[in-house]
Amino acid sequence: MRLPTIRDVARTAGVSISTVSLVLRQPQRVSEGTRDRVQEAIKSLEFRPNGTARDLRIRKSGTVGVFLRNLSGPYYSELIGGIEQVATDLSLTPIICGRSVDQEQGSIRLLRERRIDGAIVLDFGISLSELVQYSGPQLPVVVLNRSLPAPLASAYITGVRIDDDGGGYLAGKHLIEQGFLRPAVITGPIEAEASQSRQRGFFQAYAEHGIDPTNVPVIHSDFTESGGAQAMETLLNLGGAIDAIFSANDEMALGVLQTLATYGISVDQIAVMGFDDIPLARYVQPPLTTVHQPMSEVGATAMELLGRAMHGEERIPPRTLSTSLVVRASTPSKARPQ
Amino acid sequence: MRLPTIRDVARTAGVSISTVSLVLRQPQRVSEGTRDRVQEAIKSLEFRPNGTARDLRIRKSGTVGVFLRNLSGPYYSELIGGIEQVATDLSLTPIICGRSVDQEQGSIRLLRERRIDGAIVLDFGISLSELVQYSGPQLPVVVLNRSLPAPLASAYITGVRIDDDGGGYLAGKHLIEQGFLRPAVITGPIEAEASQSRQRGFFQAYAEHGIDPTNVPVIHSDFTESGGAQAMETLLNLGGAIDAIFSANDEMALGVLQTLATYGISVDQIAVMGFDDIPLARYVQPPLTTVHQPMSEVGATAMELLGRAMHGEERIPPRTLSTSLVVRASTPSKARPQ
DNA sequence: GACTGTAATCGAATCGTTACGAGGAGATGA
DNA sequence: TCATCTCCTCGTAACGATTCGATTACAGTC
Repeated sequence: MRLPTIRDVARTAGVSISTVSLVLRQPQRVSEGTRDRVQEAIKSLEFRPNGTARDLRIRKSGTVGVFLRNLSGPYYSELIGGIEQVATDLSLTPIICGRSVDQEQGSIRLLRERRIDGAIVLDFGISLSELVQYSGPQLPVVVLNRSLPAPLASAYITGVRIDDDGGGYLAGKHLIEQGFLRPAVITGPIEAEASQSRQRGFFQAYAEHGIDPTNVPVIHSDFTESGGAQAMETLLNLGGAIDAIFSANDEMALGVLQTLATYGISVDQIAVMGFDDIPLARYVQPPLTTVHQPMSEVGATAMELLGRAMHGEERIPPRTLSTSLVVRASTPSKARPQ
Repeated sequence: MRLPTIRDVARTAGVSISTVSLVLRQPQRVSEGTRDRVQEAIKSLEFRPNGTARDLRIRKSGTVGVFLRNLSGPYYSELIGGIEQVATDLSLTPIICGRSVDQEQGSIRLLRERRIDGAIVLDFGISLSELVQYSGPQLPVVVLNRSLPAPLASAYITGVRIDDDGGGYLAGKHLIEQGFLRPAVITGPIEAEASQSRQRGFFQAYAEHGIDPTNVPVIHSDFTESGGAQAMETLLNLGGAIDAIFSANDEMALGVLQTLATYGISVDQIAVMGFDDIPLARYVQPPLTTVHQPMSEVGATAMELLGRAMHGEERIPPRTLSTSLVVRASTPSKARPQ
């Protein structure tokens, strides 16, 4: 018992395969009588065209892949929302792929085997050289939150990122204005460029204010809540006199708040700043001051660039979107000026 | 300039197409010399097999679709985590599809056009009759959080759901034990079975305790935070003497807490319970008492059942997973007994 | 030396569509 | 009446892989 094919439809409608195909694609080009007969046959057989065969023939799938590191995390919801909105306008179906644990047969094979027409890649487990290899005129790629080498390695790769440097700078400036002059930094893994940039911008703000950033303690963590909590412990055990924490993302900042709470330290003693502005940031106690990333806009922009690339545009210049400061209660102004 | 095909590889290696294919699939069955030559040709041409062609021929894609209503919401992260874990073991690639705004060309076409080998469906915008139509031995479906008609409409559909009735009952019992005897309920849209069941279980607990649930005010809302806030306003304006709110999900409960806060009403006066145990529930002030759904387990179970169905097992009985109570600060015990 | 068995390789059909060029039937105009 | 033009419809060759039965080469056996 096989599913009916276009051939079966043709037979029961008493027409040729080509005519059925034409009814499927451009009904107005078929005479009314024939069209009705074919459509009836389609209905009675419950025929549904085989997408794979179609894809093979027209060398397109109408599908773009979105590659994320992990699908969890509030971080991605908005991003995907932005992508979906634009994708709908372009008549494209985005499919979200989680991390490829296994290089050989993880979701990355959708990319390698050209089962998709375009890709938006956030997962930084997929290297740029890999992407250069897989990308091409038939499969352009938009990379998120990565710096791209100045002369693009491939004419079919571009990127969208947020201004991490600028965001870090905003954070630094805010803490300085609030009177915190002895900050510490909790950053992400070394290979995460984003947190590097955030730290750089942060340091620049302090440097401009005449404070040498080389004395600022820096702990490398892993972007998770528990990682942040642990990093804060480490900082406390170090025993330096710090009055503020800049965490390279919100999740770690949550961990920091927890550790501070268990030690009975309030944000008047040690202020806390995050980065990302995840939904939770508004809800924790105290609400977290942070740097807002326009994730939805990032998604929409990425999809827009991808759409253009899929229409043949080459060497599209990368975009950088700017961040904004969101002041909440975790960075209260220091009462007595020094 | 076309991408190289298996034919090109065959030509440069001086062998037949079949041999190249054999090298690709079962290298050990090809003599060493030939194998080396072919592999070298593959490398030099940067040949990558076309997945679509392969799919067409072997009538499989190694891909399962996961259909969610919207990708946002903390709710789904864990679910997807559970699915991915099991999928990896089964050598399957899950792809996540957002809501199909447009029936004709949204992500649902992956289902209709059989571009996937199986589906896990949460999006309740996809009707059961549609699923019955699309499902089959080559494309089984697992439905999440829906009640299925007793004799399954299709041998290739099964389901995983949580015990909403039981969860509602747990909530009711807890509120009763804490001394809240005048509750109100904020529930979801009528078509959402889950919230109906939760309400039913909740009522049962009160009925067993001798309180007639028909007097309990019920407001239908939309599962969103703002919807919950508004529903709470409505309840307050109604002016009845209520001492507790049972919200059919956590997000609405957050809205309830907000409204109560703006009116200066504490949870000692009106207690609040949610349902789902989203990550945020732990962080709001006061932390929200709620009913925990084992989402990760739901995902893993769904994927497990789907895997079995894809191996040919028919009429797999649906599963129901149980919930558990998570007591936090939003339902303090009523000090003075009546 | 003829026969059998095995391993390596190949040719051709097939999966289910799309799309191009050609053919046939009427209609139109000279 | 014949040539020309439309409008429908059809046959057939792709698309790029897999797969099965056939063929060849060569070693081993009696």
